[in-house]
Amino acid sequence: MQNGDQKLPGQPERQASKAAEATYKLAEQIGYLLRQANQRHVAIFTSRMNEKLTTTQWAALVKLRDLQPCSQVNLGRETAMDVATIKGVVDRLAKRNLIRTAPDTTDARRLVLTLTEEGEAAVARNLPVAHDISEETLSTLSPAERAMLAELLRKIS
Amino acid sequence: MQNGDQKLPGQPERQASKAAEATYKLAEQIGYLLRQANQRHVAIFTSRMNEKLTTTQWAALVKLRDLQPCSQVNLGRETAMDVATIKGVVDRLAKRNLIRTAPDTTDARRLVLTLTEEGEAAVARNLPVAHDISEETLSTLSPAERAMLAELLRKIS
DNA sequence: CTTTCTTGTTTTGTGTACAAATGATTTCAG
DNA sequence: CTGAAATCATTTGTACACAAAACAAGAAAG
Repeated sequence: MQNGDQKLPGQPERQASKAAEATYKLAEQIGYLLRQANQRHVAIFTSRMNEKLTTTQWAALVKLRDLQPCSQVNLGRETAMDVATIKGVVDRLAKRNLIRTAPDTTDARRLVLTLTEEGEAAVARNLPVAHDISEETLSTLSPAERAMLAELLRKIS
Repeated sequence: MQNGDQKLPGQPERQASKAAEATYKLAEQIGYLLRQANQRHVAIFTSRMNEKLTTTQWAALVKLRDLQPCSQVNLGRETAMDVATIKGVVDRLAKRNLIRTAPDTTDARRLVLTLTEEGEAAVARNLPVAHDISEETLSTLSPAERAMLAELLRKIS
């Protein structure tokens, strides 16, 4: 019930506080803008990607095509996924026979991942779709704006 | 990148995908860039926000301060959260006594939300922190770049 | 007034996302 | 060679995120 917030009398207000309170608008915050933009992209992705693939599943498949054979943790690193997250993604893709998992013969810790035939086909089949999804997400921007957005996002990552 | 979309059934593989296959790099896709940038922001938020508040919980609290009294669904709309998502967020905030919920006397469907004293205090106390978090997220950008990024994100939302 | 439409809430189910802890294995330093 | 450190995988727990369905209550139309 109590807030440990009381200030000593006579002590000056926190300098940043007043200004921040006056200016802080949720809809202008970078976190909110990022979340909104991402939401729209995911919505486009979901409605366009015919097979039931999520953005992260697609990322894992595409990246694995380049890296295979590849350990689970390494695929996670390359797709910016936590170990627990990549495990779930891999498990679901393996259950759908898009990915094959096998123990590494030289390093017993590792789980070696490869695309199945079906997985390779799914990637090849959906590359044009994925391209169109990126295109639609950026459809309101000029080529120069697209390049600028990509650069700015990279700069804050 | 042109995929002249003639999808005749029985055609084995789309040949238009050749160009896309050659160009498609995961790390350059807008979805991946958005996800990465958002991840970094959330990491900054989590490490800086002393009280255990998430980005969405913070969004709900800040927005509710402006809108209260306000129905659950409306708060969800204003913070870009799904009905199921906002319910979870509100439930957790109510359990922590930051939000008060009460049935609407004039519309029995509605759940009226208000901030508790503690909730008001938490918002006031953390506004400077939230400001600093946005600042740190954008710290690698010039003022012009920040404005540009915000505008571009809004344009694709 | 009653049928229909709309709105607000809740629940279920699936899928990220990440912190933290555990255990197994490999590598490395002394 | 051996103990310490690093790496890989798994598990647990919490918290979004959203589709879809179910239900109650208000509003609109006839």
